[in-house]
Amino acid sequence: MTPNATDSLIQLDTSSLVDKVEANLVKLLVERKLKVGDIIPTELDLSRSLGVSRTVVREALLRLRMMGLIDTKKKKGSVITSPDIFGIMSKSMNPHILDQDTLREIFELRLVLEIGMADLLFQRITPKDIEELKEIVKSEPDTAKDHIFHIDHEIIFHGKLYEIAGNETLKRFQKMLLPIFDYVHNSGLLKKPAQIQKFVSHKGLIDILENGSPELFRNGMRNHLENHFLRIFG
Amino acid sequence: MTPNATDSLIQLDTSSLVDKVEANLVKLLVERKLKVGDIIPTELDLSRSLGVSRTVVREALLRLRMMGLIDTKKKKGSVITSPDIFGIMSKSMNPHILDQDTLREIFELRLVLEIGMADLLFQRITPKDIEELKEIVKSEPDTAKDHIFHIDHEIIFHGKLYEIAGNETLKRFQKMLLPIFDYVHNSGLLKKPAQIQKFVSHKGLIDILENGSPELFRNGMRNHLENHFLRIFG
DNA sequence: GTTTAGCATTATGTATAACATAATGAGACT
DNA sequence: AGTCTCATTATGTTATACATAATGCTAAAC
Repeated sequence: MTPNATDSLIQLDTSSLVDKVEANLVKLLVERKLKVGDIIPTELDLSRSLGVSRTVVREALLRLRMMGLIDTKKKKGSVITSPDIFGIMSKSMNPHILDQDTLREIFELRLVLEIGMADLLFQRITPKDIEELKEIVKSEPDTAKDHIFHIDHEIIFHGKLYEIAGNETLKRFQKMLLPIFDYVHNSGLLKKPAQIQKFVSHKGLIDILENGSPELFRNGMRNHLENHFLRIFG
Repeated sequence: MTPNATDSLIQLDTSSLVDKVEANLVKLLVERKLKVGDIIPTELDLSRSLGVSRTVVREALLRLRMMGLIDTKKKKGSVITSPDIFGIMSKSMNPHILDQDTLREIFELRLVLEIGMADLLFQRITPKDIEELKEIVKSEPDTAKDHIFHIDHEIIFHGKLYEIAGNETLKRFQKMLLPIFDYVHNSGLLKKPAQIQKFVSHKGLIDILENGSPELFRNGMRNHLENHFLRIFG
């Protein structure tokens, strides 16, 4: 690179006041090691001690609230909460707003999760879970016969799997992804039409969970999802 | 259930004005099918046509901005943008703020992703990618010898894999998860100490990518990550 | 004629003041 | 002790004014 006239210019601070206050507040939370349930000063107090208007403080607090860092109640002020990282995200998870590429990618993401969580499943599944899964499939129609793709049963069955996996974050993530998945599934977004053949059934997956291994389950689930993969890869 | 006095009560609307305005704006975006780049009315216009104060409109717009739905520039007003669903999330992805359970779950989540993305990898990998992967491992120290866990090399290698997977959403997700993963890895959060043994090496994974199958890769990757799984399951 | 400097315009950013509203808790009353 | 009432308090909302920065027009300069 050749030196030029801009080399010695420093990056100047274009951040707004609200940005600074927001950063300040987050820093405050981290440094003071404030726990969940602790309350933070009132808007007016913050406004005074930071030397900015209440308007600015409010906007900064609003951001923290959207991040799920605080929960603000009337009169009581704002209290620290454990951030719900997906709660925020789910607000912008509107299929009508996301662009097509992102939609397709989210479709893929769900498939990735289902296959990858085998080890969590096997580590945490209980005999009671197996029984519940069997109950779920018992009420399913015979898909091998009528060849209809039942998204409802898919959701119930797979939702239970996420529950068994014992990872709340994963479960919430899934819960957010499913509507998108359904939307993409039903929209004309994927070129290939949906197949109606199921290679490994829900019953088959339960069998593996009961007697198999994570390794077997991954392959089983991959096979179970074959229809969806075909629509992506063709 | 026995009928009681609350049965006939309707759920009353506790949402704030800002909530309503926000919902209104989102609905506007969806119904009008506004594309990326379109501009929306000014704060004052919205304020007038919605019959609320500019403050309320501002707070609602701020929320949309945080969701990544709009980008607001001075003078020009707000323009629609394609929401970056993970960009928003990364703001609250501060290891110091997330509680321990969530941190551990995110740790798990990354492992799930790595194993589950095998099919995407095989579908989209090119000979050039293979070469680049080989270049990456070439500069790695011999982990079999000095038995040291090199998180830096892990990041480079696995980051490349996500790139190959050809899913931007997944890649961004991963990019957000990695610092958390690293943090959890180094913190005393996981009871079990880190092993320093690697069962399937990066070289081994490349071999599979070159000559194997998604099935083989899943198992290989699972084995490669054995150290981390051991720390979770023990 | 093109460029550039300057200025008016405009929409967002910030500040201030006032009032509305709802939750809280203290004190009075039974 | 219980509960009813009311003052208090902190957030929710409105209104207004000014600051600031981006935009585009206009006119001077070449």
